[in-house]
Amino acid sequence: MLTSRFLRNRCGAELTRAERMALENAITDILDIPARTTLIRAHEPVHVSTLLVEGFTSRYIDDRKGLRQLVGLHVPGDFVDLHSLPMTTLDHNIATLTASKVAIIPHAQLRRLIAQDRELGLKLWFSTLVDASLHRAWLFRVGRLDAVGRVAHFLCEVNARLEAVDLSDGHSFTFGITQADLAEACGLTSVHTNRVIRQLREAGLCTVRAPIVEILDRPALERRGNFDPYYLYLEEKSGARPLRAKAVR
Amino acid sequence: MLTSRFLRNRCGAELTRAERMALENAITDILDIPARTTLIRAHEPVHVSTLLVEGFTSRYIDDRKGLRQLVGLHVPGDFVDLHSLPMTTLDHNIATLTASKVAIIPHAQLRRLIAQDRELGLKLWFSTLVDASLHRAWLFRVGRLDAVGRVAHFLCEVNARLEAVDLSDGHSFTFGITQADLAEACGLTSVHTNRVIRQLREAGLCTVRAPIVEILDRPALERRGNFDPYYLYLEEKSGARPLRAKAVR
DNA sequence: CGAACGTTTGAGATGACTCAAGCGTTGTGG
DNA sequence: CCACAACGCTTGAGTCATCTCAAACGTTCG
Repeated sequence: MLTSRFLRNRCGAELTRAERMALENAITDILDIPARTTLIRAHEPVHVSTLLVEGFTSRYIDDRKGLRQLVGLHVPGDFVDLHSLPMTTLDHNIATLTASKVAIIPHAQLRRLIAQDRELGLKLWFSTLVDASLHRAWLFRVGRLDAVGRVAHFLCEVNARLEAVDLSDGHSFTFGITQADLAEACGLTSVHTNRVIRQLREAGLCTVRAPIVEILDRPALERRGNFDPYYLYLEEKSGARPLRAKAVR
Repeated sequence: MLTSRFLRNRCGAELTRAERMALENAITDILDIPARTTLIRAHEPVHVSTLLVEGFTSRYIDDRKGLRQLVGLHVPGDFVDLHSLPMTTLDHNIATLTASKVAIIPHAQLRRLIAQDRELGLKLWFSTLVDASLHRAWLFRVGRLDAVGRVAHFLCEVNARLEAVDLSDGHSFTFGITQADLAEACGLTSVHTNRVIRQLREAGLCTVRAPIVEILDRPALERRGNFDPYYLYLEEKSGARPLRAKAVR
C-alpha cells in the first residue's frame, strides 16, 4: 500500500485500518519524479499534498546569493507538504534529492477526510508537528554541535527514521545523497564535510560511501552527535514510552 | 481581551469575533510568571495550553553538557504550546525570558472548540505551522548566515512580529532579553554577540541597549540579515499579498 | 574516449571561540 | 546610607575550527 509507511511506528498516532484505507482512497495520482526536481516552489499556491512513497526529498531555503540551506529531509512515508493544507502557500522550496515516487492527494479530499473523521484530522496535525520537532532538533544540531557532531547527529536521525519504516536494519541503509547535500543540511561546506566523514570513518563510527551508509558503532555515534531520538516521537520497542513525571502545574 | 493578539494580522487566519469569544471563554486561568521560570519540561505530559499575553518566552534544548540552544521565541499573542494538544508531550523545554502573563486553556476545552468549529480548528493548526515556519527561518539563519547576519536577521524578525501585534512601531521596541539569550538564539557565544552588537551600532543599523532595541536603518538591517518576512505569514499592509504564479501541477 | 560530476587532499586565511580581566548597574543587608 | 555581591556588559589577546581557493583523482555515462 502506498500509505503503509505513513505514521508507521509513531507513538500514539498510528493509523487504524479504516483511516489508512480512507487515505489510500483519496490518492488521485502516483508520479515518478527524477532526482533534483523541484516539487514545490515557495510562495506559489498549492492545492494538493504529496506523500513520499520512495526516495528522498528536501526542503530548502536560498539566500540572495544562491547559497542553500536544507531545512528538512523526507523519507518514504512522510507527507512532504501536508502543511500546505492550512497554509495554502509555503515559505520554502521542496525538491527531490534522489529519484522518487510520490502519491498525490488533493486538499479537497483531505478536507473531506478531516470533516468525516476528527481523529484522523488530529493525526494529520500531529504529523506536521513532528516535522516541527525535527526542525528544532536540526536547530540544536546546527547551532550547538561542532562539525563532526552535526554529521553524526544527522546520520543517527536518518538511521532512526529509516528504521521506523523498515528501510534500515539499524546498521546500514541506502541513502543516495551527495556530500554537498549533507553539507547543506548541516550548515557546513562540502569540503569540510568530506573531512568530517573521514574522521568518522577513522574513529570507527560509521562509513558514508556512494549510496550506502554503514553505522559501525551506533552507541558511540549517538554519543558523539548528542543524539536522543525522543524528538522523533517513535513508538518504543519495549512497550510504552517512559513518562518521566506527572503533569505540569 | 487576553486573546486579542492571537493570530492578529496573520494572513488569512485572523479570527472572527465569534471564534475569539469562544477562545476567550475557554480560558480557565491567568497567571503571572517571573522571568527565567520553566513553564514546561520536555517529556512530561501536558494537559493544558498556554497563551502568552505579556512578556517573552523561549523554547530551548540542552545538550548533555548543559549548553543551551534556543529553538524558538514567543511574543505576546503566541500560543507557546498549542502543539502539546496533538502531541501530549514535548521534545523541548519552555521557559519565560522576562516576567510574563499567560492565559491557560485546558486541552479538553480546545478539543471541544475544534469539534464545534472546524474553521477554528484549521486556524489553530495554522498557528502551529507558523511556528514550524519560524523554525525553518531560524535554521537558515544559523546554518547560512555569519554572526552579524544572524543577529540582524533575528532582530528583524522580532521587530516584524512585534509590529504585527502593535508592540513595535517599526523603529524601536522593548525587548528585555540579555545578550546571552541573544547568543543562545543565534548559535553564538555571548562574548561574540557583544562584538556583533557593537558592529551593528557602528554601522548605523541598530542599537541594542538594556531593554530597548532601536532599528536605525531598517532596509539596511534587513539586507544585512538576508531577511524576507514572507515566512511570518503576515497580512500585507497594501491589500492582498502578491501571488507569484499559478498552482503547481 | 572525453565530459560531467562527485570526492579527496593541500595550504593558507579568517571568523568565531576561549580565557581572563575590568567595568557598570542594581539590589540587598548591615 | 553605604558596602558589597551578583549580574550583565565590554574589551583584549591568543587559539582553533572551519572556510576558501585550488588542483587532482575516480566514476559513470553518453
